[in-house]
Amino acid sequence: MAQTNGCPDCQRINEVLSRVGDRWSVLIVISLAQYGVLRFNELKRHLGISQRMLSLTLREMERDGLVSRTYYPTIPPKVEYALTPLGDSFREPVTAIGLWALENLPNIDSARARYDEDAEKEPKSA
Amino acid sequence: MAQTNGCPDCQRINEVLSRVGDRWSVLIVISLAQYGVLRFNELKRHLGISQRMLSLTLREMERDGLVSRTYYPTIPPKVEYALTPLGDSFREPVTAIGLWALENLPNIDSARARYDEDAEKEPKSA
DNA sequence: CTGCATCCGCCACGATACTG
DNA sequence: CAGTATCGTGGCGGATGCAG
Repeated sequence: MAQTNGCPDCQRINEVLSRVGDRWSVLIVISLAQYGVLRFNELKRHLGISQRMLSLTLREMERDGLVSRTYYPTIPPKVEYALTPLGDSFREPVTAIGLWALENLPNIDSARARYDEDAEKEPKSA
Repeated sequence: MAQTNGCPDCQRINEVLSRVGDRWSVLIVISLAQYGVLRFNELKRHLGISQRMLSLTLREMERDGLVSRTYYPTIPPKVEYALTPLGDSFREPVTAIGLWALENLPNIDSARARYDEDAEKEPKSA
């Protein structure tokens, strides 16, 4: 285990991140923010996520009060998911991350290419 | 793999998140943002992370151009890590998430408690 | 002190099949 | 369509040992 943790903030941030910081939660928030309301399979297709993870993630998010679940007991069942106010407030920082990600992917890629090239050229010598 | 992913944005965001979205990267960014420059063991102690993960994460982050590594070939070796401009730009959205997290942890907790209580009361009946 | 390599447990996640 | 249950695997992440 890891201890000697001298940074309580890190612990708490870590805690929250392990709750809502996973990639699927983030993508679900983004999707719902874009479309407002989505059905189970719409989300599934949109995100390219397995049913299992989608189901689990949605339940956790519902539990955490980030999304609302509306079940229509029709013959072909229909369930709609949407952001709650809390989820909507989460949308803002998440969007910031998303935008940063989209903007800086090229930077990361080029930094990587550079790093790899250098590493290849200088495996030893000066 | 599984997809039929109809959302290219999700793919790209996903991609970036799998690069810099892990918990250790985030915490390292936060730490470096706070202290400016930190040595290997300082980070290790501060975060409560194993050497292995710290080493791996730092190398990845250096590769991705998020942190800079300065090696002093003194007799007791000394290595300093700091944020690059790219890493620093990442700090902003990360901080936004961090703040939101700290503010809304109580909300999530209470939402959870409510959810769990309801689920306990209605495991079956109407 | 800084770091890499190895071994290994653990669980997160995906694939599949089944129910309502 | 929406979801659960089961199983198998990859890899995350910790512990240890070694090297410069």
